[in-house]
Amino acid sequence: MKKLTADFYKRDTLIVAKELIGKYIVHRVKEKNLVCRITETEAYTGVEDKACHAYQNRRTNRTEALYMEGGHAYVFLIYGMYDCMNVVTEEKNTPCAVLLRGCQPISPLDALAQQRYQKTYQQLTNYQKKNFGNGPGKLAKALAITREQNKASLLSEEFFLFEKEEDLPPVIGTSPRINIDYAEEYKEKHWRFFEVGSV
DNA sequence: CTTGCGATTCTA
DNA sequence: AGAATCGCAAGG
Repeated sequence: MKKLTADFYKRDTLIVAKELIGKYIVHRVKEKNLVCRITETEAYTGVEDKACHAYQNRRTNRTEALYMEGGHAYVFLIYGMYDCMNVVTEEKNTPCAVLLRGCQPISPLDALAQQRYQKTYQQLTNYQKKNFGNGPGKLAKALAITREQNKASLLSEEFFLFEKEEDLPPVIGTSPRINIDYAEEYKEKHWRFFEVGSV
């Protein structure tokens, strides 16, 4: 296994979003490693992207994390209830990120999330679930990621991504991004990436 | 200070 | 189809 380094994140957001499919994310909580394999992402490409929180260089308390250099976490609250986990990309002051929308559980997930849902590992995330609320909220919940992790480094020992070099390359599909009806011409762009068969 | 609503999930 | 639920960001 090889940990992803700053060089991986500090590249074009669309490339990072695509290459994150099939990578693994680890969050170490209370001596336990929560691990998932990423199966679905969306790219938010910065000041030009009408769907991006930093569109038109909107720099506020919330979007500050997007302006950090690639390799940090951007976690925000959506609909007053759910946390969304993003990987910040590109250089400092280039406010781009990749939203992690779906994953495949690999190792035991957050005990609290299990209690809450009273379900199996598979059902804790949106992996291979259709016709149901699928999306980034579940992924963050399963990995115990909240706004406390906002601005955290993804190069640390407790919170990082890695790849298995022996893994076969995933088969990747694309589509428009989900729930961004307000984004006008940008809502058509195929900036959602997923492993074929995972959604 | 007010207000409309969102990169969603879950129940019915 | 509708509710839950609250911080953000824009506007007055």
